[in-house]
Amino acid sequence: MTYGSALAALSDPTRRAVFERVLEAPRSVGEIAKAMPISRPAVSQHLRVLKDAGLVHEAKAGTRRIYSADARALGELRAAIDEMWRTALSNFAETVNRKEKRS
Amino acid sequence: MTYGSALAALSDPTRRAVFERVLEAPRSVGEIAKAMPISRPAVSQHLRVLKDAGLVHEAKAGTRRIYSADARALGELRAAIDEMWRTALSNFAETVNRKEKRS
DNA sequence: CCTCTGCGTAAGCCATCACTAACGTAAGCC
DNA sequence: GGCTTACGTTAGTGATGGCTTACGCAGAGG
Repeated sequence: MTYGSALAALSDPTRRAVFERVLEAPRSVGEIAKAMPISRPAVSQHLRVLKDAGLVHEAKAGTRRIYSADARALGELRAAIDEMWRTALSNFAETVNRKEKRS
Repeated sequence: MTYGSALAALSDPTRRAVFERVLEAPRSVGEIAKAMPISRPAVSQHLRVLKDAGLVHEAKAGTRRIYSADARALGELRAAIDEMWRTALSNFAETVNRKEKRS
């Protein structure tokens, strides 16, 4: 259930916007904050949550810190959602089969 | 961005547990509540959120209400996560390529 | 050494949220 | 018609969370 933290991290729309900016290309904190309606510390805090969830990776570059997306946590989340989706699909097919047998 | 509500709905661990119970098989509210450490109204509220997010479908059966998982919202979420994952992967490959060219 | 830039962090505030307890309601049963 | 079951809904509460403001700190450059 490691994907739980990633799920929680992406549930906030603002934080998801931050993540999508990082997903486009590795960026610094100020660069992200400049393009958003929130303050720079707020971006910092969102990046911290994303980093703790393993969705993002930090790299020092002088005084700046470059954040880039990490595919691993995203891959785990993808696998978990995929399994749920497949379960839902198979259960639905089963229900349809039962209904057809009755008719 | 319809997947946002599904993402938010699944971000809560308790609600995710409720959803997974429904995912196994269609169940009634009381049946779910009996197997969980929270009250029945709490389960009702979680199911309402899941229903509003399109993750779950409601069916009346006498005095009981049977909830079953809906694959559509889950499919949208799956597609969105999948695209993010692919983007992260391709960006990572790009970075590796640039590093190899420099060496 | 001083200053400026680019950050992270702490404190405080306000909104949101998950939960329980109490109440109201429709469907089955006697 | 009462009674019970299986719910949804509301009101209230404690906790969580995102945001800003203020502050502290490392690195680059003169």
